[in-house]
Amino acid sequence: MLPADALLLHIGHYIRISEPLRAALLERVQAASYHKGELLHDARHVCTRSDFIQQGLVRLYYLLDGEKITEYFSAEGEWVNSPSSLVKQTPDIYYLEALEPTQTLSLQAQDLGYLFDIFPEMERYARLSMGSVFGHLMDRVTSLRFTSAREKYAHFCRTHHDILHRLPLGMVASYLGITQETLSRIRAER
Amino acid sequence: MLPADALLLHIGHYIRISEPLRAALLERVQAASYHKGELLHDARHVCTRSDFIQQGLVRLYYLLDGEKITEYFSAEGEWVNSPSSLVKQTPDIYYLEALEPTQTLSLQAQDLGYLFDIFPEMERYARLSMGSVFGHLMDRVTSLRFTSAREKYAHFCRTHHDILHRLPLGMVASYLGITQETLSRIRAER
DNA sequence: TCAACTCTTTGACTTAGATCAAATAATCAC
DNA sequence: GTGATTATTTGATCTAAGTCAAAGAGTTGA
Repeated sequence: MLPADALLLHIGHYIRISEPLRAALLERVQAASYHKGELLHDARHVCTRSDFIQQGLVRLYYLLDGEKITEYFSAEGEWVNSPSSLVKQTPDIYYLEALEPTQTLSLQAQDLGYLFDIFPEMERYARLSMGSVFGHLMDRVTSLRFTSAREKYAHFCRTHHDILHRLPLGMVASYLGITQETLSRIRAER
Repeated sequence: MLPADALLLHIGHYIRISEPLRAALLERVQAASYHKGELLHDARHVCTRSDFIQQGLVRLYYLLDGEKITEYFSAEGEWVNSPSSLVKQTPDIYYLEALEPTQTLSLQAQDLGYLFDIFPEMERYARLSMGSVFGHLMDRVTSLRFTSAREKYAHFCRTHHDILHRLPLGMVASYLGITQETLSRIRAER
């Protein structure tokens, strides 16, 4: 059996996992691992699966004038995928990159579809867990407007305390929408 | 019967509406109307329903140092509610204000819960329609970072072409995270 | 219809943070 | 380990947009 405890815990946080659902999940989930710098997903392809991070760190980024702009970070116990590409099954602009050696459990889009069809509670899980990410995204919009670079960084430290020391400064800067130089100066203030 | 065509169309865009679901929806939906400036939801209370806008224009805002900061606008054919308050059933910081005389069809939280329990396809509808809003929110985050005030306004014009002329400039400015004066100068350029 | 708001524009000045450039420091591949 | 990348810091400007202030326009209600 796969060591899928963290995944079951995540799902179990939102819904009760029946035995058939548990079995169906464990049967379909696939383990994979990526070395540092490897892409879990490439903008030139359709996103065909969702990856649950068992161990490691991943970022979503896109290219703007050749620059890699970080859209978000995900670590242990979180799902990563390229949302619009996965839902619409068309390519979009995002890349998923492992920032550390990363182990994942993944579900293919077709398996996800099967689980949604057979287990309505999986629909609920998806709705509720997406709602939670949605809330964070709203907070982020709030923090991007009307706040100084200093406040943006302070907010990031509060919300990403656990992974802060694992991230290169330049990626944090692009996530916050400020330059590397400015972030370096802000950090030096302490 | 209530003139719920737009609502059924919205739902029907994501799922097939069975006759029992259709009946259950029409039975539970309640019409309401609000005059300009009236609050559909007040931060001091728990958000107990979701409102589908039949006609009119609504904004979500919160207070920051006494200033009303606009978080988003919604018009005909869209749902409005205070997401985190509705889901968690605890108060949060947001107000919903009618910017025009507004007619809505609303569903109480308990009725929503009932529909989710009895009709799994409603879970799917909620998941998929939230996914679509989620995508727009991601685009907005992108547009808030690394773009000049000019570009933010241009992006807003593209994405909110239909309601642009119905919105006071100050509210658009706070939505974009720029000052009223700056937005006024940008508009004057044309 | 007129007074009292509220909303929008315009002007002068200030500043946070961007840009450009170069020097360190850290990491990686061989 | 050592040279080559890559990441971070520091410094000197520059500029977009904020702040403060006041004048015009538009609305609204008695």
